Amino acid sequence: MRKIDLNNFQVATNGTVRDINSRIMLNLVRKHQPVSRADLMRYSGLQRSTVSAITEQLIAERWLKVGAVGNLPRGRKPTFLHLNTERCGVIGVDIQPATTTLAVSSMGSQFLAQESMPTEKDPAEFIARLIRRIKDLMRAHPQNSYEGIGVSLPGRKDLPSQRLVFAPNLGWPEYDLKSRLQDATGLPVELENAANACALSEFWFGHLSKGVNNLIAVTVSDGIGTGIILNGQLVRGSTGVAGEFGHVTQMPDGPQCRCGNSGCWEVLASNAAAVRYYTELASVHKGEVGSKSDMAKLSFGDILRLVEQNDVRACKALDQMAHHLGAGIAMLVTGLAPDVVVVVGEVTRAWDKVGPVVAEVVKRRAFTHAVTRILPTDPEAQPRLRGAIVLVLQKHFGAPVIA
Amino acid sequence: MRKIDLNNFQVATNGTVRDINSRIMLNLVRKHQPVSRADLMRYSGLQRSTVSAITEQLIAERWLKVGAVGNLPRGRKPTFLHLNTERCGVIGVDIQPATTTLAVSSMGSQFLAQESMPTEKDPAEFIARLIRRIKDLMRAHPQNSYEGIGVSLPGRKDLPSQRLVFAPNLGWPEYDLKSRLQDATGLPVELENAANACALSEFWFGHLSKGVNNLIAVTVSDGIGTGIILNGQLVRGSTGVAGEFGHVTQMPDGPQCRCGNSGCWEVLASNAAAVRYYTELASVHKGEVGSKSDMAKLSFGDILRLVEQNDVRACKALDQMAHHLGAGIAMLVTGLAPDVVVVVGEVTRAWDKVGPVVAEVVKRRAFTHAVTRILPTDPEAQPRLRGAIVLVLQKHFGAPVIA
DNA sequence: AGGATAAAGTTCGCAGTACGAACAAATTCA
DNA sequence: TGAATTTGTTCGTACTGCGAACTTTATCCT
Repeated sequence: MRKIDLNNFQVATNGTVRDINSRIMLNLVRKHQPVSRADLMRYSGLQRSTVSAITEQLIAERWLKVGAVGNLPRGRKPTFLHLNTERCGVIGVDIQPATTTLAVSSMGSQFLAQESMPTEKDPAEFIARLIRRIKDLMRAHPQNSYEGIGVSLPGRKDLPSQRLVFAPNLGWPEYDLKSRLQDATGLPVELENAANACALSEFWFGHLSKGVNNLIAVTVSDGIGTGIILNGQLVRGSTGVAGEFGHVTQMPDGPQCRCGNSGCWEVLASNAAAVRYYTELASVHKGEVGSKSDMAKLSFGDILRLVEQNDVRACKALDQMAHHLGAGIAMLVTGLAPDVVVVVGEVTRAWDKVGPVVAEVVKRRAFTHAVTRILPTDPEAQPRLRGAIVLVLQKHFGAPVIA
Repeated sequence: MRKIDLNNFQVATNGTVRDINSRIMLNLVRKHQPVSRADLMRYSGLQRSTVSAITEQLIAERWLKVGAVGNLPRGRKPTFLHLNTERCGVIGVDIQPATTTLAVSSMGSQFLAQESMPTEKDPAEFIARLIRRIKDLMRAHPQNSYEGIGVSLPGRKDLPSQRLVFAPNLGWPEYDLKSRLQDATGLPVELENAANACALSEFWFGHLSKGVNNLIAVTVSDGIGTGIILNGQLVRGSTGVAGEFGHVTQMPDGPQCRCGNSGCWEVLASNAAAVRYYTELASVHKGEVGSKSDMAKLSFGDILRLVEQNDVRACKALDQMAHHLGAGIAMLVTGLAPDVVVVVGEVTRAWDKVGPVVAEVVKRRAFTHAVTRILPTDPEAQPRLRGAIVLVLQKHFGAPVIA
């Protein structure tokens, strides 16, 4: 039960009732389509007449469309309803330190087109180029309307001002990306941290079992990010910066982290950590110092390749990384008892090796009565990009803001 | 924005609108009382006529009562409205390992009576006694109605079954406390973990500044518990067991914890930890082994007394405890970016010494852009007991469950 | 004194909504 | 051909908030 925030509440009007019920209807169609009005009546518990009225309105607004006629053993045949995926398009943008990917998606979140471009060091120049690409994409894929632009960022936005305030990997200063994009395209723009986007993507599109309301996404790359969904909604914290569990101290006298502290989770369990473990193991083994410079060029992808070839040192390094990954996830499981933890990143490619280690460490270290599933994501699913699209679709499919 | 949970949703009816608006009204009166209908119109943004209709209904239902007539420089004088605190009573129960406190509260959460009784090892026998005490209290303080019984527990309840499943400090087995109390008294019963109760108490009654929607309560006694409120509501996790941050590993090869792991936050920062630090410091200093048995009798209260007398070793022990308390709070601040962290427990009595250390550690270790305030609670406020009462009042003052 | 002004609170018709019963439509089966 | 069954629509009712007009109760100014 939520406390009503008297500094920011919304009274109900007559229209509120329809708003609530038509969103429920939209979600029921999304889940069960193709579906008849009679079934919607049964799923929702609303009256037949009410379902008719709501669907009529949604069809008029082009959210739904009528489809084929179904078959039943007896009685009048039902007419099926579907989401009208052609109703509108959504632009998703996934900004990463090196590459930016942008995509046009239909309302049903099918990608219609997708392309990439290099991310630049100068935000102003980059945004100008991005805007041109977005406009070209929209021209190339004309839709009845575009609902908005969702952007996944390797950084943080300030909640009240919506400005990008922290993006160390991009090297950008504080920048008002949102207004810039909005003014140039005339579309509503939603920014979100990449880990949060991944969490949203899995929460809305993941093949999860029934009744998942608490989900944490752990993104593993050169750093570690966490996107936290509790009670069915994203946790953004006081100024939108919640989710920096990657910088929680796990080993007080561990290696130095770029954040200034030592022994952060991300310094122990990120891709960079695996590379470091490999380097350490190699130099110890060879007893050489000169070899270190060769190692400097190693990437995490190289480690994974070596693991595939059953390289002992690479396997050991990956094992160490997996151990620390598990330790951090144990913290999340102990503290927040989510239904699901999804792991995002290249590391999932070696999940047959990493998964068991993580599971074992979590089982041993997590103190909980909950049964949390730990799942790797399918890298093909492009969680950041899909999450960016959820940012826009959420406005129509999410629960209305009440009281 | 919340995703609609299709496994557990609620459609809106005409009555939903009134439900939403009258709860808003109730909260506005609670905040601004005494307040006129005209002011409520301005606070809420509803029409004058709507405010009149809603207040009329709330007065008829005895939630509100009309009070004195106000004064204005011009025009008709307003009639003030108040919460009708005599409308109903609430029973709050705070079960702790040694002592159980129970209280009768008015709707305005004023304690009308309060008494204590020993907590027993056998739950069945204890509950029988508790029920007698509750019935006596209700007889001694007749109210128009009793709205329910809220119970704060040093343990965990399973969310689906609502059974008490984990209470190591009580030594009780799994037990269906809720049904037992409910059947005996005929009143609705709400159970909640003690740390969660503290969080609720501070969230609803604390003297916080505007717009706090994310709050974490850290209870420090022989263990450490955390009650987490994010997005304005309690985080219970998948089966109601969220909040065990006390058992997150902070020092992988630290002292053994009763949970089976080593170096848990609570084994480093609880009252018991301070006693252990003192004992260690003392034995190192004296170089004696025999003194340890004397030390075994020391309580945390003794440490606090010694600190007041500026005992060097006690101060050092408390300082160590404060350091670790800060480290754990830094984890919470980094990961969840709450607006406020409230600390509950005897340790707040020495907050002039502990607070600065905690603040320093959090400042140094927490990686965040949020400004989280760390506040000690007033022990006089009886947060567990007040939180138990919130459990019942919440049902009427909380936001309605929609979609 | 008496009218103008101002503010609080009430009344009433309207529009939007869900409900629920009755009805129309479409189909199968005996 | 008609009964049974299921889908979908129509229509009157009740509830709700809106908004304008109205009543009530004050003070201020002429």
